[in-house]
Amino acid sequence: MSEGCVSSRPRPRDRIAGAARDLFHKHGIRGIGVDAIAEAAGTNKMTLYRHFGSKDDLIIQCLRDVALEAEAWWAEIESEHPGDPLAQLHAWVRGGAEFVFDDERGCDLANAAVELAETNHPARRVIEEIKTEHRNRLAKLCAKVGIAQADLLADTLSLLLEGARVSRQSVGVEGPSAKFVRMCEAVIASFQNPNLCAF
Amino acid sequence: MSEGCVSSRPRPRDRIAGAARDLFHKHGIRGIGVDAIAEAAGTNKMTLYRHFGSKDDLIIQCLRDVALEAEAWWAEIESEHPGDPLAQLHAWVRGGAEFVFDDERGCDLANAAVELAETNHPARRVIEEIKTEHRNRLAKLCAKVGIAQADLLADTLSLLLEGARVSRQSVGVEGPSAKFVRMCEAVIASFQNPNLCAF
DNA sequence: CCGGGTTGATACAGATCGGTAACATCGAAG
DNA sequence: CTTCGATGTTACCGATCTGTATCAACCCGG
Repeated sequence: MSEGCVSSRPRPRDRIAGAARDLFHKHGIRGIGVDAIAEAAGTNKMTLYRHFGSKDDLIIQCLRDVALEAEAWWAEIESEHPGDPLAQLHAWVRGGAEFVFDDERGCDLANAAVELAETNHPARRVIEEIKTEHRNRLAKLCAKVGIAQADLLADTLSLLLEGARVSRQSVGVEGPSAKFVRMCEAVIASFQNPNLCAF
Repeated sequence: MSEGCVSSRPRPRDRIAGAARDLFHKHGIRGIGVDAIAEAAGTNKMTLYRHFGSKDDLIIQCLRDVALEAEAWWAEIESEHPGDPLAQLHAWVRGGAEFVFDDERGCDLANAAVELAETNHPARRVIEEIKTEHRNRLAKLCAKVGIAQADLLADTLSLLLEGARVSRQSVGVEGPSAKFVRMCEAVIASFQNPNLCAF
């Protein structure tokens, strides 16, 4: 297999997937056509359809790539604070804040669920699967921290992040999302004091 | 003006606006066409375009109608617990839970912001305006309750609701959204005890 | 050099979309 | 009854969309 060439142009398939992710993210799934994706990838529609049988297939591939990137993010968090779950949890908050503030278009998975309203759309299973895994991972981290109600803390943080990313699209960065970090830290601190915790 | 007839069929304009809200909500703004809206309203596309100059105009009208319904919701909350801000706040939480659990498609305003990705789309100004007013209203209520950090509590509750409604679309009702009420109540209780409050 | 898989280019099909023109019809007010 | 505005009907335009067919060019291993 062509493993030797390193600095060359990626193969059409990867260029297409990359361009699709970028354009889906910027304009929304229904806001961009396969023609524009192929052109942005420096190829044409025919090649796109030779690698991905349909636009839906391409969408699903992009969502899976999002999941891969999220896994890399988790790995980065763990490698930066090895054996220190609490530091990892705070790194999760800081990383989430970067998502909120450095990107005005929110979460691709959540956006896709909004755009693909049909409950039978094949992408919906993928979205739910990825989001659920993300949730479980956060809950496991909270448990490692020693939080008594780890699942509840994980779900609270999940909703805060999800809400911050979607609120930023409607109200802007100056809206409720601005205080995302502060809220998360307070919630974590609250869960760490079981005696005083109101949850 | 025709104020007398009460039990008759609404005029085409209102039927169109109602059908549009329903179909936009179910299928998304980009997922439904003006033809289908006109047909669902028991009229035709020509009449639609005589009342609303464009699909964008119709979208904006629907968003404004959403705002009207939200105002009615606020009025209901206040009328059910007159002079009791804390009860009103708890009623807000229960009402928000109804939005989360009784409707699988989330907030029309947030969804529209996701679907209309172009930052210059005329609907975006409307969305931001309505969401901001909603936020201010909740903050004012928190202040009336006597919360010290009223704005922060309002923003936290806002993010929890926004997150719960969007998370429900990706992960389902069994996901993090399931504990929405519990989270809100705990956050409120936490803010009511300034000494113990971690926020 | 040769042969086969990959890619590029172009044209097209079929459907749907937002939006408009033209004309028939109806209903109520005068 | 007549008149006029609101509505219904039909056909259409141009653009865009997903997806395909066809054929030429290319690159790389043998």
